[in-house]
Amino acid sequence: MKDIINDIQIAVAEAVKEIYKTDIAPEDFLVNPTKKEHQGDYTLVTFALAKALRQAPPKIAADLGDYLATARPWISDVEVIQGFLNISLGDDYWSSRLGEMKRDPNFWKPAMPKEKVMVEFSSPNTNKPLHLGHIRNILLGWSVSKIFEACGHEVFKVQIVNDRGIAICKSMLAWMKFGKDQTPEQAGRKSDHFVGDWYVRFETEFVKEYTLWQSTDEAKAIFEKRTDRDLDTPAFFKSYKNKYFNTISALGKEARELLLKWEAHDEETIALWKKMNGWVYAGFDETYRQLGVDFDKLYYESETYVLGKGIVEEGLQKGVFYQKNDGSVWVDLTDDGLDHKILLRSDGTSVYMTQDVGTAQVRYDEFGAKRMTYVVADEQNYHFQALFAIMKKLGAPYADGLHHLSYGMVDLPEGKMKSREGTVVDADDLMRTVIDEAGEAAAEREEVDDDIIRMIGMAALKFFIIKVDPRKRMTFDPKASVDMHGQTGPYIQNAYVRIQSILRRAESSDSGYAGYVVNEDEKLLLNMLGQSAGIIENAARDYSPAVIANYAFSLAKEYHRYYHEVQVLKAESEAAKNFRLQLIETIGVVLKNTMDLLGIEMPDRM
RNA sequence: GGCUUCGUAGCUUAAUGGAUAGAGCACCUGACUACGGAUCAGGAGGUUGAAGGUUCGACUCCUUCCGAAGUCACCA
Repeated sequence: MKDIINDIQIAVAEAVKEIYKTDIAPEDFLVNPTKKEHQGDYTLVTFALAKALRQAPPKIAADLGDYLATARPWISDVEVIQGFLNISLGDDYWSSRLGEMKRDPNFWKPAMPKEKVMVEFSSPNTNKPLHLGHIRNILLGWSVSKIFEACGHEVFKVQIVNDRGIAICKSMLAWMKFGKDQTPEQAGRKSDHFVGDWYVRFETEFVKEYTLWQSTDEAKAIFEKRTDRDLDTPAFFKSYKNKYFNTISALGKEARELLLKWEAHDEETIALWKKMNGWVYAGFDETYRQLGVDFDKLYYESETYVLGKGIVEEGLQKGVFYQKNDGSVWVDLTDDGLDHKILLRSDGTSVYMTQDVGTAQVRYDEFGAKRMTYVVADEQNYHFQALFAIMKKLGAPYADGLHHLSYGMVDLPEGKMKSREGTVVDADDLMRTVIDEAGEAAAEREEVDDDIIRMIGMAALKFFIIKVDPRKRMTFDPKASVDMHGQTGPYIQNAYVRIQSILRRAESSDSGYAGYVVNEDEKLLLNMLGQSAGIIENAARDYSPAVIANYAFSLAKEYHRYYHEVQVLKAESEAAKNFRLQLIETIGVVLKNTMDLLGIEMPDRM
């Protein structure tokens, strides 16, 4: 179904051809909904046409207005204000729009050429449970996937799990030393949190060890030899911590030895590693289930970290990369405004970039998606710029389809959220909190079942996060996130619930609404419903679910207003009642479908 | 220092280069014998960080500056 603006644009283009004998494309000029303070439904902005037609904008508006008002029966009235042509549409046109939406169940979404699209999101580490930052990531990734699906694409949702390295070894070591073969069940702890607890325990023990060491003669000697004389004792030991871990620490040594054993495929170590990661995955699955998301394929760094070496060798042969005397392999990205980037260390081992190059290729081989979106925080902007530049240099057929959906950090009101500062907001805790809050709000009303309370709480949380433009850093206000009034998920759910409540009470009637004169509020609503497909297209183009969140909110707001303005079941005529029932049902369809793109469920009652 | 992103009401934010910058929260007034008040109507609150420039028209584009964040590892 074409939207109204498109209809008008075509009519205008035809009028231009008729009057000025000039060809102009319908999308080369602007048609907007008319501002409330002016007469009319849609406004043609004629300034863009002025150059091509070599006429003054008001003249163009007048000419086109005269022509359209007589030649197009569905245009009932026109008015010229300076360079703006305000166009009013006839009643028949408006009510026929509603019928078209009824007939086409897909009217709300765009029809685009099908493409294969891959979206990578979440991508956690296995040593800690998911937190607020992951939630933003996951909601964005999930929503973008749903949006692409709505556009008609075939979407593959993947995540890459960082399951290797020193971090998980710390958890393993702490568990071996202090865990006494305990299991999550015995500890009564969600299994990913259980593993995270051992990571924290390791850090605690390490800090204890480090603090004790600081009063030894060895430490004092090192402090005296410091190069930066400005550092006082606490500042020096803060900066020395990493060095201490890698050189002197007994715990550090044990952890590094464990990593070496893992790399040597030591049987016992691998078994423990599998056991602990298994606990983590079971915990993650539960969190994902509560968030309402899933994946088509998981990649593990323990498998992918060896990838890419072959491609780098090839690139070296082709002269895309170069080798330094020490044997390390580099790429020169200065043409792209970047620096030189290393791809293979002098000992021949791979770096992060090598792995990403390899993983991209493997995924392309597996899925054949020429578009891949990486949902990763903006601290990695530079990395992805470099990665995409490298893929282009290598001539990968999918290089132009690579996209980094970069999003800003989530701040807490107190300051930056970092796990080491202990202000991390745990994903499971957060979800529990918002659902509890929804339960309390519901208790003041009437009893509602747990599933609906869950939907309401999750809607509050998800909408709060997703309504913000991904690029922007956002401040997470715990109090505002559980708010159910105003610009929130529950507000939109409430609009839907009101619609369903009316529809439940309505007796079916087939008498139709022929001859019904659509009022201004209804025109506005029909207009908004017609925009749905275009909005989704924009959201896909900009990789921005926030666009849809804002649209759904506006539509719900307009509906709430309408609800107070008119009676549906006790409408002034049978035609009015039928028209309005049809209208609000359609609003309900669009609300439910657009909110689904954000991963938000719509209850029938609340 | 180079590069990237962001700066809009007290707070959180919206606005393909189009008409008088639109909302929500908080604050103040009103509207329930209800198609569900998790709602609605109204009030107050803005030099869109600053200054130039381009344009018929700039929150939007360009330049310079100010402020915030990130990044510029043989870390991931």
